[in-house]
Amino acid sequence: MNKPRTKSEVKRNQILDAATVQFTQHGYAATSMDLIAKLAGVSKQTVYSHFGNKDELFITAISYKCELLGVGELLPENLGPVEPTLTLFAQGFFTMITSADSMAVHRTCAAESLAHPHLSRLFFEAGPLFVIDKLANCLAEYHRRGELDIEDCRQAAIQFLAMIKGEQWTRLEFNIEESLSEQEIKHYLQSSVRLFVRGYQSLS
Amino acid sequence: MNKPRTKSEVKRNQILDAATVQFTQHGYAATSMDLIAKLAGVSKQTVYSHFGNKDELFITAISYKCELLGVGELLPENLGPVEPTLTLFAQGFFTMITSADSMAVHRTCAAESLAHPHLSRLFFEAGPLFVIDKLANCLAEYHRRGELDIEDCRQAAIQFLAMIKGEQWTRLEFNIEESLSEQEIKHYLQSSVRLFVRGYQSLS
DNA sequence: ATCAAACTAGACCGTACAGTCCATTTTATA
DNA sequence: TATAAAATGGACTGTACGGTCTAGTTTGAT
Repeated sequence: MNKPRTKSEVKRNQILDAATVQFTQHGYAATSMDLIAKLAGVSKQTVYSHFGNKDELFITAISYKCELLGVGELLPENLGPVEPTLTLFAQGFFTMITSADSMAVHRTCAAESLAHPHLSRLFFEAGPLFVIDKLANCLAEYHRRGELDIEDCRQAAIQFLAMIKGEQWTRLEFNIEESLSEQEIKHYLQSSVRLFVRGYQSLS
Repeated sequence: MNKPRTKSEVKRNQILDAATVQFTQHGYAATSMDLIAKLAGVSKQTVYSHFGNKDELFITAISYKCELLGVGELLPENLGPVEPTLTLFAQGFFTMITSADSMAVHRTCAAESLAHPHLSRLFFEAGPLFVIDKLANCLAEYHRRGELDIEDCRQAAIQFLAMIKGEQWTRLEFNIEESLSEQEIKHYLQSSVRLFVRGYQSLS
């Protein structure tokens, strides 16, 4: 985060903050420029002089939010033994993707993917693709060490990540009241890691 | 499909058809009642006398579409050998969930899940939950036969289905131009089935 | 102190849309 | 054929919103 130097930049940030909250929380259509201006404590004209139109503000806000969600720090540099490491990663990844913020951004980007393909691509690359690559590298390392026997690491990464999302994520996506319990989730994650490791274990 | 008896029912169906197409294709907000009336070849008033308001028509239309998508016929009654059967199922399931119609309904329901939780629940139960149960039963049968060693069949079903969705589904969700090739997808599905079977094979 | 850039408040425009009203016509039924 | 129900179409209301305009005020650098 760059510190704002001029008063104008302060205003800009206020607008961006308000817009980010509104857009991620309520989506594109349901967010009005009037409301953003009001919440930012700023006149409507100021909004329009900083961001040319609603689309521009929308894309800027969501991109900004994507940065904030930063998915980078999920995997350790030095990989320990396979199963505990993957379990820890699975828990971290799951927690992150099921967070309210993450769900909100995902929902908004997916909803606007037809009207704003540029935006949804941005999210797709910063999110899913990024994590897939990270995990794929990690799996490649385990393969090199002979701890896992994986032909296509990228595929394996996708399989792993897809499994981790599982049912709970879909429940959240559809805003279903009843969640799975902590217990169930933990059990599910462990089971998934075990399935993955057994499926890809080296038969030596 | 009940055959319409009166002219009134014909009109009703025309409206429902038009609404279904529009709502699934363009979502809730982007679909206007005027357009539906026009496309149905019917006056606006007629729309309102058949369906009280936009919400009611929306929910009716999407429910109707869910029926049409019918996910029931994916698994055979008599289960053959594990791997080929699961592979066939995986292909069928994948084809179905990545169809344009299925994606459109999913997108719309997810997008409206905050404003219309009732609707998204409906979809969730008719879609994901329904398939999970079906597959879980099938896996239980394999477990009984001793061909797979699965502790929690429901979990296993979720893992399987989640994997099958994989990357391609997410690409479609975000309306990403470049798709994976037929070849890549086929390979991915096979690999996923193999991972699943290896992970849950009976060690006898 | 000066002057330009940035900001403000709020009126304003055009458009789109949900939903209503109504006078007229069509359709179904008895 | 008479009559009630259903449908028509188009005008109308009210509201919400994106975006512009303007006249006046604040801020910041020189």
